[in-house]
Amino acid sequence: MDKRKRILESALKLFVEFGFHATPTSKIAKEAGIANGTLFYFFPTKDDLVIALYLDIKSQMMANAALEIENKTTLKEVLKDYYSASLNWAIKHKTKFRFIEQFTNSPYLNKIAEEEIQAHIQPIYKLLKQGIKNRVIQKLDIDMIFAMLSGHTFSINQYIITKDFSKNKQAKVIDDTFELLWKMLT
Amino acid sequence: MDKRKRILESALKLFVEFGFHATPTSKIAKEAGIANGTLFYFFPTKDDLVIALYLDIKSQMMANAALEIENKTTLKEVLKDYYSASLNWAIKHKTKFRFIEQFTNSPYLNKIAEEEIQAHIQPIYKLLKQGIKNRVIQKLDIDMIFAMLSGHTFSINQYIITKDFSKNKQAKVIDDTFELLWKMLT
DNA sequence: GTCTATACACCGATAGAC
DNA sequence: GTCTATCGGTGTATAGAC
Repeated sequence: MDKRKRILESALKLFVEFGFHATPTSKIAKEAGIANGTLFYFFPTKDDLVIALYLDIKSQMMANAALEIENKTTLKEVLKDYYSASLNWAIKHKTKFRFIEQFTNSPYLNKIAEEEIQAHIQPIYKLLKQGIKNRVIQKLDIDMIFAMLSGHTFSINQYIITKDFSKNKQAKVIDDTFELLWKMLT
Repeated sequence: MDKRKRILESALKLFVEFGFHATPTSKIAKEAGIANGTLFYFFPTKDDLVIALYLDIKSQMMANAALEIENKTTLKEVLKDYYSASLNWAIKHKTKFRFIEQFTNSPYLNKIAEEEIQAHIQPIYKLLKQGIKNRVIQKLDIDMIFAMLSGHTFSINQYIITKDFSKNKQAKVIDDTFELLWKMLT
């Protein structure tokens, strides 16, 4: 039940394994256990499906990170929680992370409105700006700082995923790498 | 003349704009100014073309970075030259960089032998290992350090590309971000 | 809403002349 | 080596019954 959801789940799995175009809608329908035509009842075109999946996962990521920002005092604490939350989410939802990765580095990204992308990263921008103003983060171009933050997060995530660490070790790596990042930015 | 080269160039341009699968071989041939069948004389299948293009660009990247390693004294100097060389190459060859980006984050990557990938990154690994041994770089897992190095390089590159800086400003950003990276790793 | 059946466009790859 | 012509397979999307 909830066939829409089943379609999204099957599409996610197959897209990550074979890529967007190498995955026919017929296979997605089969994997979801529904008829071919039913897919087009929920998503008028294949592109609509791909984009809906992207927006769906992106909003899950945001919801996850937003929760963690509450009730923290220092900027370092807030940023660290944001960092851990992002990494832990990605570790827990590897396939979703891989999809975002693939989507972001494909021409599909151009089909998403710029504002849509901006909305997702705005909370961190605010945090960083505040940090610069309070002289705890280095006075550098905000986009540059953001680039370093996201680049770091992204690559550490890939590092953790490939290594298959224990939960404890994972937590330690997240701690250690955050300290390194913090050292660089302050 | 050299139709093989023309095919690779046209493929590069179209792949980056539309993606691998959304680019038919017929369009590549048309863009290259050759007949449809001629493409398959040089590349038996479309996959062969994609992979040949990847290997071609990768070897260009390696040749570029290798030149810069010679005749340097300290590790910091060597690493900085490697860093600058990589970034300057990517800035100069945006389309090629975008292709590598797209390819690396696609299921195509699985079609490349692991050794092939390893060969490309080995020189940096050697450098980093030496740095750890000599106690100039922090004693951390080498893969973790490599992840931070490449993640940093990658994201700073995207930052520079989106900004459209002057040559001078570009050089300054490269300098500054390397110092930050160095600060983090040592 | 969901299914089956199918239209029809398109693309990768081949055949064969030159 | 390079071209033209074309085939066979496949994939998106629709039509229409239930």
